[in-house]
Amino acid sequence: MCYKSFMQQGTRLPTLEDVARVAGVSRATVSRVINGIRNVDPHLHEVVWDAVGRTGYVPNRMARSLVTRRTGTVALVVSDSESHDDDPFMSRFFADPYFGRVVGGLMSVLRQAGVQLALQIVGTDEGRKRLVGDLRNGQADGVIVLSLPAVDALPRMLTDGGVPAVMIGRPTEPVPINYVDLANETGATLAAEHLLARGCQRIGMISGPADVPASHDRISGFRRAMARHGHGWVPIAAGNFTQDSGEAAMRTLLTESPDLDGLFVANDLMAVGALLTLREAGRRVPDDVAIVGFDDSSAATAAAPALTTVRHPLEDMAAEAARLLLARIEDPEMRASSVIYEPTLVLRQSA
Amino acid sequence: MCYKSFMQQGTRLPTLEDVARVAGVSRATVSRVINGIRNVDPHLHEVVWDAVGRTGYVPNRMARSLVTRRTGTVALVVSDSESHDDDPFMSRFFADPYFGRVVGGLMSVLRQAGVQLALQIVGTDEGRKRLVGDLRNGQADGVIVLSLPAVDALPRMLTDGGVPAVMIGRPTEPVPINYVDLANETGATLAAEHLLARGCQRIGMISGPADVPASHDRISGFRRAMARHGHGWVPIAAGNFTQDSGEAAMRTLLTESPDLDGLFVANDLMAVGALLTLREAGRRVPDDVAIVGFDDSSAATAAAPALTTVRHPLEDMAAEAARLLLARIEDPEMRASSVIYEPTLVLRQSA
DNA sequence: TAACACTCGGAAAGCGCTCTCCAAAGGCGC
DNA sequence: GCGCCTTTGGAGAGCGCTTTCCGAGTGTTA
Repeated sequence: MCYKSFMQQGTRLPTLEDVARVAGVSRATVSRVINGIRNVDPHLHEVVWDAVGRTGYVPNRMARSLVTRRTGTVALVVSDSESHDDDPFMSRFFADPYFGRVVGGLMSVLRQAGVQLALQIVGTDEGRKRLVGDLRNGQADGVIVLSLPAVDALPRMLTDGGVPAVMIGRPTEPVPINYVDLANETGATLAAEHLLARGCQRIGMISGPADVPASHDRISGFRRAMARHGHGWVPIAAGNFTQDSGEAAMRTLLTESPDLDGLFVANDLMAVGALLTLREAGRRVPDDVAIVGFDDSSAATAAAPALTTVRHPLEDMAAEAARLLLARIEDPEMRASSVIYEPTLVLRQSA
Repeated sequence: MCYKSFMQQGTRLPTLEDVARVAGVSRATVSRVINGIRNVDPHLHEVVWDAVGRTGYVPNRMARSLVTRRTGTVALVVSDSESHDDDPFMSRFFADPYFGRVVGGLMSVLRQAGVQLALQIVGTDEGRKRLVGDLRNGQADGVIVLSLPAVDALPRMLTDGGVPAVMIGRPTEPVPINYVDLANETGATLAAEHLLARGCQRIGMISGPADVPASHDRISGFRRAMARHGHGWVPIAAGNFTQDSGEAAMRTLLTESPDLDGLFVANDLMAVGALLTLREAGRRVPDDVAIVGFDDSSAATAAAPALTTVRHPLEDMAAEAARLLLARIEDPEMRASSVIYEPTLVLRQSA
């Protein structure tokens, strides 16, 4: 029963039992040593670790989870609406810097905690129900929720089921769930006031879908700020956060309000689209029309001219979400709390 | 024992045992019905499903995995080198469209197969060893490997351990492992010939790190193609696939060869950086210098001018990797195979 | 009607681990 | 030297599920 043999693929892997036999103690003792529980005679301690090394033993997580009810896994669930159940949309979603930034932020925290991230997509209510069932069964210790649809039953189902969960972005309807969010209204205000301060007179906006919270807040924040400065009405065209939709929205905005000289776009990707349309239309940025984007994603610096944009500290937010979740998993009594981040304006060339 | 009670968080979840009791049969029968095994009396079949519905039963995956040795999970492991063990690099990696495209491609296949994806990062040899141990223990049914370092022991460890694995991008050293890859040399050739056909006389290249296979192949392919057309020597500056490094590389290239009129960049992100530097230097693209990028990522269409680029069908490749892995998991006897994709040139404004 | 081949459901043995109980051993004061 | 408390290791009962092995019941044929 040597180390080498355990590295070969055919061989049965060593179990606690095997280690116990090699060390000449009982299973229980090996388990205690490995989990560092109670005082075990230092001598035995050493003997056991030696046996572990010799056998090449690796604890079986499945078996351990079965009894401890802990998996060392956190799920990142992307809750999508049924209408988007087809691939193309999801592909676009994953390719969006948004997704990567969230994953990066989460991993920075989870990795150090030795927790792995499992990706889950649910697109139907059936799927949501199954997911919550699996989660309650201990499939994962907790879940980070990225909710895309305007109305989503998932947050409620999760809290009802007692599943530790943290949302990125607030839920549409009030639900006693942990979440981290950005002060979207403030961000929109920042953009509006910058455009105004710059001397723009006819300012428009390209928004996201009006029914998702983040998007809604950016619209209302922008409207409110503009109104405060005497602009009771502003032209708004809606997109869906993709570059293509930004191009299209810019076209409609341009035909509706040809004299535009300032523009706030609800995310950088759409702003890049707008930039393209504008260039096509022969408008110079920022001279003819000044643009402020939103997110400060990689698209902002890649754009020409580089985008002045509202910084959305997604990585930090995701990291905080992970910390919140870990804390909640540790302490089930923890009450729902939320953390709101303040956006800042990043000045570049576009405005 | 009603449905509602099982949805409350305090309550113990129903087990097979509970369902059996409600249905008035044995655990074994319920298990058979649920897994659709053997002929069970249609009547009982119905009774059991009814009991499942009434109790709100969800099978416990952990317990099931423990005995079936199947988890319904595939791991996406990002194998990084120790030197990059700090967060910043990883964050950048996740934000890169590359990562998102791979995840999107994988999920499109895995999702339909009802398999979940677990994200794992390993940065040390210690970590790699633990990972392989966990994997052999059935932590996941198989693994998709994204290997970043120039020399990486992981592929070998995986095959030695008998862990079903598929790499995205060929391994540095020959290892009997499944992989999907792009004909990088061909891609570079496509770029070189397009630049040449366009009439460029002094063509340079911005490459990635010379020691990683994909990058290496793009360099050698480019060099070879240029040599075939009488350009025995081409100026090359290396970056590391980030936009910043592209800007820097462009600057050095510009000082070394100020008369450049054509440029091949090993990925779009760096091409965008090059574009920025070029603009700063007052060179027009494509009039003064024509640029061909690589990847056809979202950065290519976002750039101004939009990038002519070599299309890297990453989503398709990742999807194929997932299919290959699933097949390998189904059939352990399957021998290592690889699929090489042919790149194509996408014409836009930059060249 | 008896013998046989089938079909179908149940009992029970694990999968690999944790952890509660319990017994044995050692240390202490009186 | 004896009883009592503390430390330490082992036995064993599960965690929730699958699956083999059997026995009972049913239908079929000689």
